[in-house]
Amino acid sequence: MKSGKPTINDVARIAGVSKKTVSRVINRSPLLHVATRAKVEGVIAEIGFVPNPQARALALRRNFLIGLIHDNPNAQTVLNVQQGMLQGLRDTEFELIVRPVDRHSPEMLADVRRFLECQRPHGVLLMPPIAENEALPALCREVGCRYVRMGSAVLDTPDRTVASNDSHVVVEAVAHLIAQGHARIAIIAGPDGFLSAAERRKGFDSALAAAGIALLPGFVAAGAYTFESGIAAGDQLLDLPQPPTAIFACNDEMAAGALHAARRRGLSVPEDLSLIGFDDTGLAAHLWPPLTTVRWPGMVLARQAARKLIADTFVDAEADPADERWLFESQLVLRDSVAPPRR
Amino acid sequence: MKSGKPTINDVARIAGVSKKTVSRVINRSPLLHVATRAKVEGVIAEIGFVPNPQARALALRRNFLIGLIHDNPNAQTVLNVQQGMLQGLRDTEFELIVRPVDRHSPEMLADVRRFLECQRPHGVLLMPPIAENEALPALCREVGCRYVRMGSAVLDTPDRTVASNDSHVVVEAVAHLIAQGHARIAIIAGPDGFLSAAERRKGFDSALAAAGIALLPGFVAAGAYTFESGIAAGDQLLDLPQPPTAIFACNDEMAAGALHAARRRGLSVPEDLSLIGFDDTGLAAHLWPPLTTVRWPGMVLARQAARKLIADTFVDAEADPADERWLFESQLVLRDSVAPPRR
DNA sequence: TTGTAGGCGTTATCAC
DNA sequence: GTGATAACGCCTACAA
Repeated sequence: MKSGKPTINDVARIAGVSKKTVSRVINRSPLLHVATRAKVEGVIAEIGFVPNPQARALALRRNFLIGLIHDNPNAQTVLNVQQGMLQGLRDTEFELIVRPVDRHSPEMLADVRRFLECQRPHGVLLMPPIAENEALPALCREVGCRYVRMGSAVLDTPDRTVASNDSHVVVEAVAHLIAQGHARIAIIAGPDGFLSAAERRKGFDSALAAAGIALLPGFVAAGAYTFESGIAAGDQLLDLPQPPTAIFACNDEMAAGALHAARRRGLSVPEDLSLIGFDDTGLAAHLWPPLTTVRWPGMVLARQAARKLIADTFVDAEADPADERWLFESQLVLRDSVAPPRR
Repeated sequence: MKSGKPTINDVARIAGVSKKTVSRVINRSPLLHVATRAKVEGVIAEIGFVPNPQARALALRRNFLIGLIHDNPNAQTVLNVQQGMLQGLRDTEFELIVRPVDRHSPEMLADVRRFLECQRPHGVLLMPPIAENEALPALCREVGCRYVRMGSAVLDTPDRTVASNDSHVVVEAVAHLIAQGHARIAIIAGPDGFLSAAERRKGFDSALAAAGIALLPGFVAAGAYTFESGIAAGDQLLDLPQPPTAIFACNDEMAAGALHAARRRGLSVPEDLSLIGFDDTGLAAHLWPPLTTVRWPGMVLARQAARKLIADTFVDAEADPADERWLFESQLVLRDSVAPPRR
């Protein structure tokens, strides 16, 4: 063997066949003598030949990179999504390549463009919140990169969408508060311009409306999906002359902030204040009291997104109906931060 | 322009020069007529030519992938490291490719081997805890992939190491407890076989020894770096007939668990129990009370590791002494979970 | 069923 | 300084 790693030529030479035959073995071409295949496979195993993915990519005029583009502030969420994508990519030849971006940077679009143009990934998953913006999908279409958007509601065509149904599950969450006897229910909203925020708000409003409960003045506090904004919102809500007996926070971080604010006032949760969050990243279970929240199915969404992104590469696979799914329900997780209001 | 993306041939044809000249422009060869360069650059900009990285990789017989291999259970830690690596890779042609592994899976080594052999990344960063195992580094050497190990102490040769000095900063943390008047100090240890756990334990023991304070029987509780194990360890410690007045937990998750355990007993922190954690991932600041902890410089370590992994690619750069560094200190972050013991 | 010739987009060699 | 020509490792088309 020459220096460096063995190539297809080495295999061909040693096996006494042509490169093409080796190529056929690698690519599982059906029209091959079993004997030939066995012989070549023997040589491959013997000399430890591994096809060079760069050369493959060049010859095939496509590569095997799946990108994850995100600007999600929550680490656990991002990691769950990464893991979901890796599940979807498992046992394929695709690799995951991660690209965090800064929504607020003026160079963000240029950065992503460079990434897409230089790497030409086979496809990318756009995570919320940046998936909700039209700029990135437009960019993907412009440079001819397939994509899937992940969101809290349908954002695009079904083949380019994986979504949870946030408004629906929030109705359920708020109904749970109402069932416990709460009527003074406030919301810590997500930031303007976030679809997830809008959807969760929509669910909140629907639930109140369905129960004939009024949204009291001052009972909507603006939040930014951060812990700190949750504290501020909690302060604002609890400083009301007639504060709420229950708060729905549009994510767990803000719920944790509100919990913080309540504690600083000597209020106990859930006795003095019931609290529900959203996401069920690790944080929720680790708070005291453990937070009742909504489990967002990020991992499942990501797995499905990865499948969609590579779906067209299984040429002979009849379209798997499982790959058509794009809507996945979140789930209310009951823990200890909700109780009937004190009278 | 033909269909598809413009190639170096298109540029050469339009600019009326040879491919090689275009290549020289791309690679900033110094021996080029300014006029030629300007002309070619004009054409490149005009038709939007972007070099194909696969073809480059093939011709150069190397690629531009830097891997992150990890089995770290903490999302924020992993994300910090990712971000640090991306900082180190910024404005280079390298891409980050992430590879979580399962330490307990029997196929783990085979998985990683396949990854290394198929993708042939230019280098990989091994994160703790898996970096502490010798199996992975050995595998890297076997397949000829350069690597850097990240750890809580020196694990390898300096060019293959970035490390924090955990035992050192833990001495400082425990000294802080002692300075507050604590003498009944317990530790929630990390799992056996983790270097970080051993180092932190070492620091703990040194600090007590230096102050002439005895480690009381039962004051070492085993932990597994998880929230749940922190609860169990906290329970065990607080159930002692003479419980500790202060606990050092070897990471924040376990400190959160201990906090949980304390709360369930109606103990308040820091009045009844002082608590120090380790890591300073988001969790610490979001607990109530905000947790005094040690900030582990994962992002800095990762940035440096990335620089080391690509250091040899700057052929003409005289070895940057900044790239030689491999030890970075952690830092004690004072918050509200420590107070003098109640008498 | 297998082999030959040629191309994918880039860089290295070595003349001019 | 610049340009033919030949790699790099693999695949497709077309023959045989």
